[in-house]
Amino acid sequence: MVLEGKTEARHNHRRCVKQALDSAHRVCEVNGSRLTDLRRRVLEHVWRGHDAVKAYDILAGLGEGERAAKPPTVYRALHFLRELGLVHKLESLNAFVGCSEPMDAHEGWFLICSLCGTVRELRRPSVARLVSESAGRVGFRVERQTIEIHGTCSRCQEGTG
Amino acid sequence: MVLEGKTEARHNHRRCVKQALDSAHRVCEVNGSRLTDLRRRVLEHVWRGHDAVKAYDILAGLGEGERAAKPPTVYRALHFLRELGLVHKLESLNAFVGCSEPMDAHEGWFLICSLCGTVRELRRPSVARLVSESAGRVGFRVERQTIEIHGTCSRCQEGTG
DNA sequence: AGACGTGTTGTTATGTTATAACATCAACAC
DNA sequence: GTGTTGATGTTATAACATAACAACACGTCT
Repeated sequence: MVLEGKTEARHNHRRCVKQALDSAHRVCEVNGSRLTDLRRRVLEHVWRGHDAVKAYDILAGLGEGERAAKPPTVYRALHFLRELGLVHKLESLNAFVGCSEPMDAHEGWFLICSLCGTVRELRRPSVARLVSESAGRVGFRVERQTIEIHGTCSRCQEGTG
Repeated sequence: MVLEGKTEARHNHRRCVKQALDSAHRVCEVNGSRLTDLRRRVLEHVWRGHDAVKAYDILAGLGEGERAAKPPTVYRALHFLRELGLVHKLESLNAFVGCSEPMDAHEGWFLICSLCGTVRELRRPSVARLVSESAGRVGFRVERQTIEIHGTCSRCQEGTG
């Protein structure tokens, strides 16, 4: 979705990846979980850019031909990473995106650009709060929120104008 | 998910179905679209209750053995119904639910009970507005919102207490 | 070292969700 | 009744995901 070049154009993405991996190491340490080689590689694939990544793309990235990985391998690693908050699933895309701030528990929500595919996670709590409030008004107790907003990011709007 | 009996216990569901079909006829008339026999049957299956319905369950409901329907049949009908706002897709469930007020264009959002499966659509515009506002603050232009809240509905909370 | 337990990964098979592409059919207009 | 259009049927396959069991790696206890 996002061209590598596009993503690279405005920032040094290697820093994003490094930060993500550092976070991952820290989170695992705290939780007593193991960031194995496989899991790290999957996380790196998720962080290939700022767009959402398909499970089967990760799969393809893990090895080819004889030594190709099988789906459960990827889905297990993604499951592990999601549990630790290192990766989120975007339900409306059947795809996965890295979380830049896995440490603070949060009800994240997502802005997804239809043009370049870039996903931006927002943590503005007012939305989560308003949702919980509105739900509460009809007696509903909220456990999990899936909020995914599709539209056009600022950069792509510039291009169009 | 929802037992038929459970749904029936507190209201006459036939009224809901009738209202949905009436709406559908009206919407189609307005749009110059045809509510064919197939489409009507699919819509009826979607309205078998107030929980979300899987495409392949509808498929199974349409016929068995020799004359079994094939997937495209159902997905096409669902596509048609969604375009008219008669049916919504719940991305977090890969399932479909009928819309009780298809006439007024709206950014609906959904409360999904994890226990009984009942889906309730809310149209409180404050949430949609706040989301658009928050998005706008980072230069993002909203086109489509997917807001699906999982939790426990009031009736199921009573049962638990 | 060897035996054990636990968690991770590999492997096979299959289940579930969804669409592409083309054939046929039904309804209407002329 | 012929042509046009939209709806449905049919075949095949793509895309997404998990169950179940086998093998392996690693720590630990003796």
